[in-house]
Amino acid sequence: MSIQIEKDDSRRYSEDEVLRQIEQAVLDHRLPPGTKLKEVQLANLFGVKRGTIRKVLTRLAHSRLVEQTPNRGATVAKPSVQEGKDLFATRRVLESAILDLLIDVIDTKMIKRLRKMLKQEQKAYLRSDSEKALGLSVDFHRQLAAMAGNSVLEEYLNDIIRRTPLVILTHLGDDEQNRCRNQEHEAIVDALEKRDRKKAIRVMNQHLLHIESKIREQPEAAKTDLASLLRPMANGQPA
Amino acid sequence: MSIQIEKDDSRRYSEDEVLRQIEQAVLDHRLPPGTKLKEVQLANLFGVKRGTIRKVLTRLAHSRLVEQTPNRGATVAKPSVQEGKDLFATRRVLESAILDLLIDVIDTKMIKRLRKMLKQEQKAYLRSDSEKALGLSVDFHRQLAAMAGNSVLEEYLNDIIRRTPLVILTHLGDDEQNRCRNQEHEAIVDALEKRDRKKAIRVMNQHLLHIESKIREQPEAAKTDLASLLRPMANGQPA
DNA sequence: TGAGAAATTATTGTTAACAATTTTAATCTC
DNA sequence: GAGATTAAAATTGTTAACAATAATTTCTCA
Repeated sequence: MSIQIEKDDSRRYSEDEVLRQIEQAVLDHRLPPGTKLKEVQLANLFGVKRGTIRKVLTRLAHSRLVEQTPNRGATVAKPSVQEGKDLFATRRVLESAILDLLIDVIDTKMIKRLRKMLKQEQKAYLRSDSEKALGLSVDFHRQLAAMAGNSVLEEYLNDIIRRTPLVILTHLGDDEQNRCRNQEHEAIVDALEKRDRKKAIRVMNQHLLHIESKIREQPEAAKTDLASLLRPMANGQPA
Repeated sequence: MSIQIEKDDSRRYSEDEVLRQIEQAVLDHRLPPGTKLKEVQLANLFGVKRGTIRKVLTRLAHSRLVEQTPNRGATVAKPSVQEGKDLFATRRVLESAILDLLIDVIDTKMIKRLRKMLKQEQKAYLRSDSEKALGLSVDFHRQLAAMAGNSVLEEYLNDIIRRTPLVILTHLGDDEQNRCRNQEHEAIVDALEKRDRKKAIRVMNQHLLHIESKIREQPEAAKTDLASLLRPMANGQPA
């Protein structure tokens, strides 16, 4: 029942900080899709007024991280299978474009920076700190986007990155199997270093397809279907 | 001084309708970048409460159509030259991806639909109805996105389309020269019909680059520079 | 004049109280 | 005790009044 969000009792958060905290919670897989987000609960949690939470929820809804239904409040979004597939397909487009730009501007300093990040990621992975590893893996993709030097492309990729965990958790589950593979990240940096455009893009696409291909309708305990199946329901509808 | 926005005196607009009206005004080049958006003024104009306008402005700011500065209100966004370039570069990426998908699914019915739209566009253009022509030109790009069948890609392209007029008006001016050329739209449909992927994408890129290449820092009447140049200002600053 | 201070007005930001709605719980009926 | 009915509680939605800030005007005095 208790949503795990960082809470420093003494501090008062600003609207933007609250927003970022919630986004981060989604990124960290701490806030599962479908979770009810009650206004007063969140207001107390962050020590802000309800109006602040209200605005934050509206903003989050706008970037499709939460779903709002009139008079029924907000929940963490649960993307459909189709939306999940579309999201990943679009992500491939953007990440490819980013590598395409990056190849032309990357220098040894950037390579070094990326290698360093990979090492950290690897370390976190080896000591089974999967929370840290997940964060660093996300940072890797973000870093590529930042280095490519197109702010709009970066903005849209960040948008997609924030939405990705919802797709994974909804349709694949919170499993190590469904995360970025460190070795593939390395292969991307290798290709970048050699300025092998085709290969960098190919590896990135495989990397994403590896997760993407597993997205499909899950059984999910038959949901409401069971109820409707068990109900005999004569022939006409009872007026 | 009077911003031209559709106003039906008898009607009360919903939040979403107000949002759409403003977005449409930007698309139609009726709302120039830098325009101050005062809350009470807009509230009266649409016959809604100030709170509604407030939410709309926040949402518009989130999609970068307006800029908000604390305590100083909102203005229609004025993208920088760099942002304009990045926006167009990203637009090329998305429109290319859309055509790439579309080639695989397009059928004669869709082609027919597109041809019909082109004819209308052409007609509006010939009778010098440039407002209508502009709208239909936007619709063409939107239609391609919708037909490609990827909702996320479509969503992001629509985002970019909404922001494009701000770039054009800020850095190119409201000139026929800076609009889509009907004949290029036709060439795209021709290539689609022949399922010539490479050509469709090439024409689209040229089409966009045609406008994009003109984006550069404008002189813009020297702005405040003039004042600072004319002021003699002895040597030390007057304490 | 006109530079600067003070007062006025306009505009944005915040809040708490209330209204409307939905959800939950309790009660009733058969 | 299942199912419907009503009552209570919880939750979301709206509003108007007030506070804080910025922009404008007026005033003052050299």
